[in-house]
Parts: sequence; C-alpha cells; structure tokens
Amino acid sequence: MRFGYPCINLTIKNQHPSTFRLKSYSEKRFTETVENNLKHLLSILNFNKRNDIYFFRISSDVIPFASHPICDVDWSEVFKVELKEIGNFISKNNIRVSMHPDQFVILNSKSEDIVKNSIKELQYHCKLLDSMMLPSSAKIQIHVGGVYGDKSKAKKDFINNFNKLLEEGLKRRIVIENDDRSYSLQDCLDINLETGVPIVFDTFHHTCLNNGETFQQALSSFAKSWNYPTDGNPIIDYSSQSIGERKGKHAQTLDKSHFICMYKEFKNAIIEGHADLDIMLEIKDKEKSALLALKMIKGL
DNA sequence: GGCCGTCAAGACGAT
DNA sequence: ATCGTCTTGACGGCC
Repeated sequence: MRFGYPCINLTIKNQHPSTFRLKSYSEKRFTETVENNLKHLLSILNFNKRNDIYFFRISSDVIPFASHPICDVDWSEVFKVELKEIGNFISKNNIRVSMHPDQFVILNSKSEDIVKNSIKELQYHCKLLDSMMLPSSAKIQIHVGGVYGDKSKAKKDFINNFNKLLEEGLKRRIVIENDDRSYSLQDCLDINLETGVPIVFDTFHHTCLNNGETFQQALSSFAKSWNYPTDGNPIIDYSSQSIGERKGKHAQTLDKSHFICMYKEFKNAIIEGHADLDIMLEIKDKEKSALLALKMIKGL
C-alpha cells in the first residue's frame, strides 16, 4: 500500500511548480518556468523517496498554458532529456504518479467547444506522462462532469464522448472519481460498465453522497473496475471533514483516529486479483499528514 | 517587501 | 445575480 499527497510540498521551500499570468507569456518565461518546475518535481520525488512516500500527484501546472493556443513551444522535445530522467527515477523506484486536471475538464458538456478544450487539456496530461515513458498505471483523474438537470442523459453523453472522441493511449490513462454532490460511486460504476474506465474511490465524497452500500461493498465494487496489472493498484482518495466548516470541505490536517479506522477498513478489504491499494491523502497540509500517516501505521 | 485583486477555462448550490 | 467551492493558491501590480 502506497501513500501519497497532491502536487506541492510545503517542507521544501520554493520548490513547487510555479506559473504566471497569460499576459506575461513569452517563450523565455515559459521555458524558464518549465525548466524550474521539472527540476522541482525531481527534488520533491527525491524528498518523497527519502521519506518512504511512493505515491505522488503531479501538478497540472508543470507545463503552464500547455493546452492554450498561445503555447507554441514543442516542450516535450525541448525537455526530452529532463522528462525522461524524471520518468526513469519514478520507474526505477517503483513510484506511482497520477495527475488531476482541474474543474474545467468536462467531457459531457453541452458545448462542443468545452468538450474540445477538455480533450486538449487531457491530451496535454497524457503527453506529459508519455514523455516520461510511464506505463498506463500513471493515471489522469477527472470528475464525470455536469448533470444539466438530467443525469442519465449526462452519463450517456460522457460515455459516448469517452468512447468516440479519445485516442486509445489517452483512454488507458483516464480514471473517474465519485464526487460529493452529483456522481456517486454507483453512477461511476454504471459508466465503468459502458466504457471500462476505472474508478478512483473518494471515501470522503462517498460519505457525502452514496447509495447506502456498506463500506466493504463499496471497496470491493470499486476495485473491480481496475484491471491488474495494466491499470496498477486501485486508487483511493482519502480525506476527512474539516471540523466546523461547510460539509464537504477537506480537513486541514490528518484526523488521526479517523484515518486509523479507515486504514483498518482498507486492510480488511479483499481486493480480488489485486496486489494492494494506493492511497492519496487529500489533506491541506500535504506531506506533513502523509508522513504522520506512515509513522502511525508503522506503530500499529 | 507586504498587501490584495485577480487569474484561461465550468458547474452548481448557497446567499 | 453573485459568491464560494471543487482544484494546487499564488501571480504580480501596487503601495
């Protein structure tokens, strides 16, 4: 079981991906930023390895404006050597990486332009992972999208667009995540049946929106959406409620007793045909909570 | 060197 | 109608 955290490391100062405003775009600015971001990515991966963290979500900001028309630099060629070096480090150390494009990726949008731009954004993520020579277990995680007042139609639109509009290489990397107010685990399972797309099981979202299944039933059904070993270990997003805040808001730091309780559930789950689960800790204080989680598990 | 309005992009619920 | 949230806060103009 690997444990990971998303995108930035707060311990290593000024070593996380930076971006800039569209109006300050220049080839020089772009190239310098990417060069730095790649260097920082490698140093975060080194930090993680030293601390036994073998799962990491790579920031979508590594290549700023990658899917924007303004970007005409052939970055995968310019940074071929660096990208391959990072990929080698990841593969050599058996690290799992994933990416999570932001909310603007809507594959089932009613607007053709939004779908088109979403695909461009996904292609960028895919190209980055491809350039690192990573296998299809390096996933790109997205939400299903909008509901538009008719969920069954919206699901069909997702299924059709996924099946018809995406290249095979891209399809193999995509995974969908259950969310906290529109698409439950069961909705994702319905989509999985028609597309084969694996499901990232977000346990926190599941407590906000579910269909009354037991936790063990949920774990077992989500894991079946993954093909092992081509998809890698099934991925879980873990978080807990930020106390005293609006329902659905992620915790600032790891809730120790809640985490241990969930960890035991993960351990008890019989994941048929799979080696293990990989757990992404979606906690605001990032590596701090990841390190704490590892320490607590060792103490069990 | 710190403050804070704003940032490429969507959807949705709360106010 | 506008704001906050999801997401990865943080860029950068201004004082």
